[in-house]
Amino acid sequence: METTRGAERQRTAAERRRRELLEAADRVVLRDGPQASMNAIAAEAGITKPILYRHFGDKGGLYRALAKRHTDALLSALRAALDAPSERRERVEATLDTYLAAIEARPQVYRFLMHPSDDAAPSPEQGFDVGRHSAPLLRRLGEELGKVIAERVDLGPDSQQMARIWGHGIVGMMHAAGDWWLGDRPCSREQLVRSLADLLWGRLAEAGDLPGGQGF
Amino acid sequence: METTRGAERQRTAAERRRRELLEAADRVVLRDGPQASMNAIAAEAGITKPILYRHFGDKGGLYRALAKRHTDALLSALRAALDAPSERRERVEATLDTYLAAIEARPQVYRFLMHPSDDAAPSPEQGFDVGRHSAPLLRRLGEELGKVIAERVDLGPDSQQMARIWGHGIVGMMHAAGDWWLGDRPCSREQLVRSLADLLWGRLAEAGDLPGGQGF
DNA sequence: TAAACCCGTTACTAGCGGTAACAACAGTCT
DNA sequence: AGACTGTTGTTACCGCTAGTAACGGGTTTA
Repeated sequence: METTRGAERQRTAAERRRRELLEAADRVVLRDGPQASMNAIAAEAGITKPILYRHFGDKGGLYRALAKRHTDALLSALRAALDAPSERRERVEATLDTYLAAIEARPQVYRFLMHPSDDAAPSPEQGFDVGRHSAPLLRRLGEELGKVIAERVDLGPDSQQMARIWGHGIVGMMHAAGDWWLGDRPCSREQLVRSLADLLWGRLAEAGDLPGGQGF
Repeated sequence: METTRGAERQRTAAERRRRELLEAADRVVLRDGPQASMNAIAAEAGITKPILYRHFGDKGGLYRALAKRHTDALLSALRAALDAPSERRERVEATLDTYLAAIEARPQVYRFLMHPSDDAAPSPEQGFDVGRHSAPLLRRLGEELGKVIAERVDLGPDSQQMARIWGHGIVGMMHAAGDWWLGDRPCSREQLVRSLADLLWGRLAEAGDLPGGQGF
């Protein structure tokens, strides 16, 4: 009659094992970047490859599991900033700053999340499968932000559609600017945040033309 | 004394060869996606691997050469839209539409440009080298747009810095929204263009809160 | 005690990017 | 003419990767 108790113990043991493996993978990715090999991860965990494959199926599975952890963590931090009880502009700036601080603190993790080095499927589907390849993190963030906007901002008719578009657009803006900024560090984080918020606040439309060109 | 004439003939022959190789590579990438192998490209061109390596150094070199062609083409199309003699808003919409039409017409090419499958260097530099990895196309577009904005829009002090930030931010917005749209096709291109332009025109700041939440 | 079930190993495959070594043909110099 | 040089192409290999088959030993179940 030990069957249920034994099974449960084994299940929790497997889960703990899985966490250990993920932590080892985390260390290796942090050290070697996204192109960390399965051999290296297995070695770091003190075991050999086939065990990794039994737990995660293939490299894509491991990477997906790893990405989910970080994505969830970042997402919850962003949600907190997004839900703060303050003015809209202040909240937008706080969210931008949270994101930028996160990628600034752990650039290797960020890089891994954005470029999962071509995930899983060798996909025999040879059709136009563009869309799945881009970093899942950006998609999730975009969808999430779209929902928040749709819930809280009055955009008139077609607001659902427009909110989603804006969600993905704003996330993309944040990501691209952050990626560029992280490379060159041409200014402080505060200035970057303020400039992006200014952009979202319509300063592009309000600004006047400079003399010399035909305007922009 | 035939040395100069002979050398020149050989040089032009090599250039023609290079173009042929690039066209073959183009066909393979269009068929197999960005993970096309050097073997496959060589086979398509009717030759074997070492020739490819003599011409392009390594896989990154070939991909860079390939990307440059498409990037230049897209960039000149965008510049044309950006330089049209019309209102600023109209020009922004035309630019967005040009980009979206391009990625819609040749999604495989677009996918290759955005995800060059980890370019060139096995980079022994193990430092935090985030920044070089992201698709060069986006960087180039961002810098280009930043220059255009700096030249033509009056942004007050610090306008250089802010223009660059905006350039990268707007390009990222365009890219992320386009990538998402290309996958799900949730609306027409016109609607997407209009929504993004609205976002840039400050509708987020102007819009009122919806009842129920604490606003956004 | 015997069956079932995991955890873990070694040893392998197929394919990748990249290279060394060599063959053959061109045009050039003496 | 004959030796020299450079380019074009080959075959055969290296070291690496992702992924798998097959087997051994330990623990739980019957």
